[in-house]
Amino acid sequence: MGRSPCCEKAHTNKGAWTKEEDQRLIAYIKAHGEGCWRSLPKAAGLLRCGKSCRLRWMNYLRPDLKRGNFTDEEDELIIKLHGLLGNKWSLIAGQLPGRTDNEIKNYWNTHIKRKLISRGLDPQTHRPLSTAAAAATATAATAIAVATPSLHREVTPMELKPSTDLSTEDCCQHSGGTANLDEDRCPDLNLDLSISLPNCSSPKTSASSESLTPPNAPQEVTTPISLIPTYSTTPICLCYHLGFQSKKPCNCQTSKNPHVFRYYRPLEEGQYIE
DNA sequence: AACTGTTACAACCGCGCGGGA
DNA sequence: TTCCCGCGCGGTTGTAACAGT
Repeated sequence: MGRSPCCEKAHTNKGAWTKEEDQRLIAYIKAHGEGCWRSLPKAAGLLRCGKSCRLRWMNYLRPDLKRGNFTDEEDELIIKLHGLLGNKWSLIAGQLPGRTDNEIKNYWNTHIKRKLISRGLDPQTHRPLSTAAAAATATAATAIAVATPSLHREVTPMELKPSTDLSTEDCCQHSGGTANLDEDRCPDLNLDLSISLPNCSSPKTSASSESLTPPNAPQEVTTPISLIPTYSTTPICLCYHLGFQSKKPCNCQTSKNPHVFRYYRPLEEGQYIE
């Protein structure tokens, strides 16, 4: 049942890597480059799973990795990006040269979480830790809002996935994903769920913006109404906004609908894409 | 010195996605 | 269109190192 194992576990080493294994891996990648992780262990003479090799290389052996403590600037950047993206560690890592997603994830769990709590902030929502009464009020307010989806609620810049598979898991960050957790994390998540098409006649955007949403793009009319967040301003790809495009190709467009992005951020009033 | 509890982080696991056959 | 494979991601676990008693 399920998928076949990624490697033959009986003949693979597990646990900590030895110096010799590291050397073999480094030497192989220097000679042949990255890629083909599945076949790499055999070719490199390693008794390791390909995934394990990839992880070791990505998180520990890569020459461009920055070791050592995180600076205060990095701390703040991580907090900021986490507020925008949630637990998208790879996206966050993309903004911190020399840092890996695993490293940031660990650092978040061991340091920053505590730091935020000590500041009186909820590390998941980045909002002030509320009293039980305030939480109850928020829950009640959310319940009302959910019951009346056309009410206008303020959009937080947290990740939104306005595609048809906007599951609770995806919306509120893989924390076990139930609607209730959703609400816990985004108590006043402000989605305008009314039936409307994205505002295509909003303030002129530059060519780059237009290339993201071609003027003759087919209108999205088949997506279930309740799952389409709409914006008072033109939505742009959040990756683009954060500058990820300059580093690597943005792949946050969903394949099923090239005009739908995994992460959205509305343009602020008077803001245009350069 | 010995034991126990805590912290930090490397590594593993399972799942989803995209591309190719 | 469907299936399979490889890759990458996020969550979790294991354990070494450290601190406190």
